[in-house]
Amino acid sequence: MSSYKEKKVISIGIVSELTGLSLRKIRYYEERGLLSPGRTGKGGRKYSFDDVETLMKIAERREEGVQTAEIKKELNKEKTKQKIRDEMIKGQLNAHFRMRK
Amino acid sequence: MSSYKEKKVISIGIVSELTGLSLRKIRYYEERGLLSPGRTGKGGRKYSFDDVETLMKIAERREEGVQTAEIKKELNKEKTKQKIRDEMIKGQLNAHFRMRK
DNA sequence: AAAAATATGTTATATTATCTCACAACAATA
DNA sequence: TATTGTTGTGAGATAATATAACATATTTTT
Repeated sequence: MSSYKEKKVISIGIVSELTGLSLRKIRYYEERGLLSPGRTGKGGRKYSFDDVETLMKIAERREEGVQTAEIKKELNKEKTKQKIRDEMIKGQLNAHFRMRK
Repeated sequence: MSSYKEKKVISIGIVSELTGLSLRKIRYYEERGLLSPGRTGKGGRKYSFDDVETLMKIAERREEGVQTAEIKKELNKEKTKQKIRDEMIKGQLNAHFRMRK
């Protein structure tokens, strides 16, 4: 089900290196609801590679002057599209196996 | 080239949670040469998902009473096999594109 | 233009995580 | 019995992260 790309295991310092974003920015984008890292028991943030990719998209859009609220909408749209794609694949797989049974 | 599975980004604490192994064990297996995590500038260990998988294999073999020296050999064999597989795939790809050119 | 909101840096203080090293303990082997 | 292998634990030091507050430009709104 959940692949490595989605597993929340990366600490914020590494994410900062990976993306080139400051800790402040990374936390701020979370505050604005553009992503939601997991948390360790004691409160530490944990990110996935998916999160890292999201942050890089955010960085790009920010450089283009787009505000976080707008970026948030864009990300949600993408997420919705991806969800629909996933459903379709699941549907096709189901159909496939129904036929073969 | 290097996929997410190979990227060294996970701290030892998370690896410990993921594998159920104590920090002590994880460091000890490294000392014995069964795996080699990356390092941050300041000396912190960084693991990949591949490393995590390796550690789970190690845990299994240890439960079966196998010593680290033996496990190390086994892992090296696997690594060699994998390398050969990779070479073959690369070779086939090259042949393929030579033909098409 | 004035006021409000955005986005980010910086500083302070506290807590948690990690590092290395050493010593202990026990099991397995030579 | 002496040695080696494996793991736990404790000490002391350093690094990483958390939250919160304040400062400050730069936009956006009113």
